[in-house]
Amino acid sequence: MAIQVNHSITIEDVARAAGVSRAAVSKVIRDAYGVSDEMKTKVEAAIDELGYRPRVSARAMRGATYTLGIEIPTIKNPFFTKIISGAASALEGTRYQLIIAPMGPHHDRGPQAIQVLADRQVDGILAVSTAVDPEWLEDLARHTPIVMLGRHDDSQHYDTLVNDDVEGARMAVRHLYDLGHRDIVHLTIDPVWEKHLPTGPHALRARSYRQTMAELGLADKARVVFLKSEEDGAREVALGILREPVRPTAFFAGHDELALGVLTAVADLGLTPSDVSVVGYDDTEIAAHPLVSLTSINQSGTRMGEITVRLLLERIAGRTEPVHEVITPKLMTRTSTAPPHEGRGRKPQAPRLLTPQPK
Amino acid sequence: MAIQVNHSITIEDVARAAGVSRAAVSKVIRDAYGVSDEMKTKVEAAIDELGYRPRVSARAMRGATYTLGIEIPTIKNPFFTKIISGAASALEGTRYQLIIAPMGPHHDRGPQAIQVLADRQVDGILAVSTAVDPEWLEDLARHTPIVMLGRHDDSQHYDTLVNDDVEGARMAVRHLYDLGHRDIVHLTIDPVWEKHLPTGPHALRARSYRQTMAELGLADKARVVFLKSEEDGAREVALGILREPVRPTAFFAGHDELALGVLTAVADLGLTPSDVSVVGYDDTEIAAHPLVSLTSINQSGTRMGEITVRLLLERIAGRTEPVHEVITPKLMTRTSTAPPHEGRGRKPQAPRLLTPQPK
DNA sequence: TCGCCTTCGTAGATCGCTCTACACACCTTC
DNA sequence: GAAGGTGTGTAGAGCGATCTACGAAGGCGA
Repeated sequence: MAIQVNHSITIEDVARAAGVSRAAVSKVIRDAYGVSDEMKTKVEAAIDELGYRPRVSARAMRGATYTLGIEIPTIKNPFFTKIISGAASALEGTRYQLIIAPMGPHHDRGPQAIQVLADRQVDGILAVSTAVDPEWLEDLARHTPIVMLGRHDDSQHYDTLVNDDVEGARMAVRHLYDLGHRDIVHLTIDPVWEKHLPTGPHALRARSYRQTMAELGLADKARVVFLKSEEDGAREVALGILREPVRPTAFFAGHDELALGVLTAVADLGLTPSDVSVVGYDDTEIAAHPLVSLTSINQSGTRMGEITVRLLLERIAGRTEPVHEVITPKLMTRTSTAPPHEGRGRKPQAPRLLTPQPK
Repeated sequence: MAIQVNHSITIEDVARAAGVSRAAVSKVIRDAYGVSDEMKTKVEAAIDELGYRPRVSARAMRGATYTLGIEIPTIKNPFFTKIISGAASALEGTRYQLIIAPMGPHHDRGPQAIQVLADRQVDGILAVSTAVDPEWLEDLARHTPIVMLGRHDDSQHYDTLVNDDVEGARMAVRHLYDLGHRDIVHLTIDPVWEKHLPTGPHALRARSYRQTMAELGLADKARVVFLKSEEDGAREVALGILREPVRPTAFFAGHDELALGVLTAVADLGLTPSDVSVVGYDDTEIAAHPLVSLTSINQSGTRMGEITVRLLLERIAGRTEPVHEVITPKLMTRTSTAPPHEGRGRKPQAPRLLTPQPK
């Protein structure tokens, strides 16, 4: 047990203390071939006594960093932190460590966060960003194992893991339809976030929403509303829509954070789920809270994190053929959705001005 | 504009392409003294053309990593992610990057996460962990700039930044008292989390709670309930307490996540804020949501992140005397607190068995 | 006893960068 | 014109690990 923890202790010091060569110490800490039990004991004792820790940077010069990097679009969305938790627990017991590169306030800055990880020569990258140039990514993937989450393109060089966004969106719309809703608005993020990538999760959900509406004979009622930016709240946008003369009876939100904003607007106006039902996506922790009780589509971030780590470790172990996994989402029915009133879409008592609505 | 992004491009390649020495290139990228405009242009062109990125690991061998590391007890608590956001935006425009070391599932594993950062030779560490051996910390701080958040001990080697937990807890209790509550329970985390450190934030809040209760002449009513572990839900514990023959009329929870658990229990039993009021701590995003509307103590995680980064950059720039900053918390009154009913603490209609309660 | 194989340990090059020390050219200034 | 700046660039050591190549010692069969 580290009696002294001085951070300028090097492998050299350990070697001297144990009376062996640097190479011998290196062998012991790497668990490499050609070490007698006697030497192993001796060296390990010296390591403990000196409180020696190998420098990751020095290791990186020749060998591995034993580090996996994870990149997420924003740390504020609890769904992403679930992925991190899943990944972290999957690494438990391995010699690998996780580091997270947060995107700064300017999420649009392209590959910045992944670059940070690449610069640190992590042994593998787990990324959720869809806003990354595919070519750049392919190139990076040639040198570093990468698993992209939520990217529905089948790369040759990196693995992907997605939930079935098409199916998830269908579930959401059908659920509302089955309850009796017909005027269902889809609220989603600014496409800039996904760099207008047609295979991004939100783009797919929006497309599936439209298609499902059409299948249900509601093509003319389909309406997709985009947020202009993350900060521009879902609440305000929803308020605008809810104040229109004929308001929709249901919202399908692109993710739970948006759904929470809609719920706020609904609460602001004193409306109930029978007036306006709301479905989210991701099934984050807070959705299950009785005070919120948001119907949502679960895509198990935790499991995604675990699977991703497994894929990365396989790659590091030598796999070269790409793997593309899909997991099936699940509808979690809660009290934010309910059958609509008979007189749905009723006009407000007094005529009022149209509030400006985002396009 | 990186035409080609091959990740085995080194400074040597750039030097060759630009027709200068490695040292010259190094000077340009470090913005060091002794570079003519002409050479700077030439080298920068070569860097762009080759898509060169300096390896952080190689840099770390001699110079700096331009990386700050942040360690948090758990990524699931949104208060901590606020700190991260604050820190990230404070680093905007500097050459420093942030990496996060998440604690694995076993949070009790002592200094593990900070160690991960130290192993990577970050230039500065921002840590929230109270569960770290002070000696070990002092020793690490001798070599690396460190700012500890929420640690009320005045170290010689590292800086600290805390909110005034004593004042915050007092505000919470007084607020409930002013509304008319007398039976106020304090629900807090397992002290193991803070390694029973008497200067940890939760220990201080608990002590301040007791003291404030005493000041208000309620010493005999003071009751502190500890959670056994994080997973062992606040909801169950609160349910147990609320089912006692004479139930308290108010809870002061150690942090918002606990408060949410209590609110769940309150909702489970169909009680209102007039039956049981709840105050949290941290004022996380969700507390402000109208459906939750949790009265809480705000300690501005964002600002804490910003201040911490400033302190670290000062240290890196050469400051050696320790700084210990305190920020003042603020009460955010919402609808989870209300004056109690007249017949407060009334017995349930039928006598029932005491449910087991955690100690 | 010799030669060969196996096991254990070491020497030393190497990774990509930083940074000190120094060389060189050109300008002043006396 | 010599001495002393000043401004620009290069050479080369060094950071702390890893890892290949090789040497030494011991075991074993012929």
